[in-house]
Amino acid sequence: MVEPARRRAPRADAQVNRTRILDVAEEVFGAGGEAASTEEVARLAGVGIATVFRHYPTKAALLEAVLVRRFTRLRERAETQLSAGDAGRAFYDFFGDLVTDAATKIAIGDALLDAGGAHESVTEASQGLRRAVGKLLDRAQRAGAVRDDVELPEVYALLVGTSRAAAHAALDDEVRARVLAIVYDGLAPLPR
Amino acid sequence: MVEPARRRAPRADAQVNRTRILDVAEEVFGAGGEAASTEEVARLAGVGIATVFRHYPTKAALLEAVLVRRFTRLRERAETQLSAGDAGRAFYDFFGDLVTDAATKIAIGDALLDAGGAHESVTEASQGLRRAVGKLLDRAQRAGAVRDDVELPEVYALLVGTSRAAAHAALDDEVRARVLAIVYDGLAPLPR
Amino acid sequence: MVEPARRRAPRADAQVNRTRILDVAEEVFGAGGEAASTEEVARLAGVGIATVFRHYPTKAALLEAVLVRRFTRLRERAETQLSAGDAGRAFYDFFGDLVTDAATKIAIGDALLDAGGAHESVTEASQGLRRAVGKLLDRAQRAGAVRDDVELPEVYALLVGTSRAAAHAALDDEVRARVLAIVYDGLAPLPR
Amino acid sequence: MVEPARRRAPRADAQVNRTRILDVAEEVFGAGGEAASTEEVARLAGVGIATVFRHYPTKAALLEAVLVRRFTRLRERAETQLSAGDAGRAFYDFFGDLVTDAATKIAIGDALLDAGGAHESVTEASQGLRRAVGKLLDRAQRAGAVRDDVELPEVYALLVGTSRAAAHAALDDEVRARVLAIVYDGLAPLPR
DNA sequence: GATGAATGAGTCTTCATTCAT
DNA sequence: GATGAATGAAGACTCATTCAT
Repeated sequence: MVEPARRRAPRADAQVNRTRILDVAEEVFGAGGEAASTEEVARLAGVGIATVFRHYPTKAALLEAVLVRRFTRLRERAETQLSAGDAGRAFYDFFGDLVTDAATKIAIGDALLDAGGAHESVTEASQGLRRAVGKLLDRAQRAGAVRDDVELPEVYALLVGTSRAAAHAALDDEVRARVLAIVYDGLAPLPR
Repeated sequence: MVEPARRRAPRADAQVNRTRILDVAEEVFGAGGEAASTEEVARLAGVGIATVFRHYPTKAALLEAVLVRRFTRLRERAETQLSAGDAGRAFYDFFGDLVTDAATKIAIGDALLDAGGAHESVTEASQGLRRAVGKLLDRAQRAGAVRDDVELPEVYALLVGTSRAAAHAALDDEVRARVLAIVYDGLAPLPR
Repeated sequence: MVEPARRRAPRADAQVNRTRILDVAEEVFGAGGEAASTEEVARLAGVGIATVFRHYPTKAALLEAVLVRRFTRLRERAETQLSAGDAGRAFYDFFGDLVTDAATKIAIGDALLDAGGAHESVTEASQGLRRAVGKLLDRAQRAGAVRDDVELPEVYALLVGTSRAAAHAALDDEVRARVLAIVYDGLAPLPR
Repeated sequence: MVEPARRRAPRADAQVNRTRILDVAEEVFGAGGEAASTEEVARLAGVGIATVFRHYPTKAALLEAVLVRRFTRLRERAETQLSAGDAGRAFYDFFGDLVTDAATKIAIGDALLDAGGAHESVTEASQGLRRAVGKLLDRAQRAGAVRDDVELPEVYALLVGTSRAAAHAALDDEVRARVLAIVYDGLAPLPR
């Protein structure tokens, strides 16, 4: 939860504002979808509306920044898993974590994984994530943890879809685990 | 694609307009989400904005009508499958059809399967669909086509999620088939 | 209270509709002011909206008709009093009745007595009433029931104003009587 | 008459705009009743429509502010008279001033004195005025300038009604004076 | 004559964006 | 650099009025 700033340093460091605005925007747009107003972001960030526009010249730019940062963080997380010992576990853990995470960032998790018709920078960041997932998958397949005949497109689509399912209101932890179990079973090599 | 009506009978049959508006609304909201404007619906339906409001007194009412109709049609489709000879095939066919269908009704397919915080009538229609899917699942399990240890919540969530994945921009027919194959594998009884 | 007509005679007599519409309009505009919608009038009259417009081609025409009829009825009432035995009583009774009556026709009683900037027919009807009140006043003065030095303009203004006061929400019967008593005292000949 | 502002200081002092909007609103709603459009207010105030809504978030809020200010000013005027030397004169002067004033604020003077079904703040302000008038009356009665047997309700109703009468289109200064004379006579102690 | 569906103009309200301080 | 007041462009919704049946 981001709570309203009382007094921000008058000149201290604009970067602080930049980051704070991005944090708040992620939360606000995550909860209310991109329909949420920019003024709401400004208010919760404890800055004037004009300050938001100084840092991000349009609402689209702000949304873009939110998405890029989110994709980038996910990519970094995926890349971290690339050096894990157990390649299979690394893949499934990442998959599960992402899905679990999406449940709390409903709207963002949505747009986030779509990246449809987005600005170049977003597409780029999105593809960065996709590539990283591709590497995780590849490694897991070589380790025999994922069947050889599945490819990235369907795996990525499942990641997207399952995340979306997890965001579904009535989906509690247990059901999410069962959904993942089914998907994992489908991805597992045949001789179970 | 719904194209603007040239001349609609002014008095002939208001039901024609009602239906036409609903058709257009399904398409418009399907593409642009509920953020799409009512005026757009009116324009594409070839009627004045006030005509839309005469039939559906608020935008919410229009959305509601769209959703209820969609849920109802899906439920009817599910119920039709209930009398199919092969219980397993009935279940998987319905699942696959729904997912395929969702691909063309992006945003609607989304909100559609969410039914979060919706009006009573929508919730009711949504639950009608859910119950019908439950029956399909039950029958498929009794026929040994779906493992016994899965339950409706996770299956329904998968249906939602996979539909969402199918709506994903870059998901062509082949990939969708592969996604479904993975999910079906996960749902299949263990001794494959 | 005018209650919705169930089935009006399909062709019986248009005059019936005309009158019914006028009755309903008086009530509707009396309660909600001229802001009330014409459709509301049609609905309560149990006729289609187009029927209202057939009889009264514009909303203004309908309002006009309501006002003219109301002015006319009041004038008739005043003229009836002109042949009463007690000239003083005739004047004060009419004054009091009008004020009491206004209490139940708030908005109309308002516009009604204003007749500002109205259409010719309304102005004419309004002046008809005014003339009749003038005669009542004259007769009462000759009978020594009203001081000689007051003239129609101020008496008519008091009639308007007191009616307005009576329409005032919190004005119950007793207070209205006291208000009238004060005004009557002010109008009474000096040697009380 | 408020004439459109040419250039208002964009940031200088928002309070200037606030007040200007309120001034214009009083005039606009005073002339056209609450049916007048907010856009008209904005235009005459020389600001954009959105500026009006920034200061007063709904049309109702704007109307409310107008009414509260008007009631408050009248109350202040009444309270000023409370310290006047001649209690009788204080009462009758206030009464006459209010009535005279009402003539120029037709619709507002109307709604103003009604305060029917208004928001709390308006009701409160309205009652503040009523209480102040009550004190003026009390003082005048103790000074023997108003008969002892009249009470606030009827006096206030007369104030309302006479104001309304004064607002009547054709009521010139002389007639208004005569109307007041009659009312004053009605309020005067018996042994004239 | 009567009907009610259709309509365009207008009203309130919101929001991304700009600008003077 | 930061601020928040101002703004125009929409969008939802209403209503008097017209028109084909």
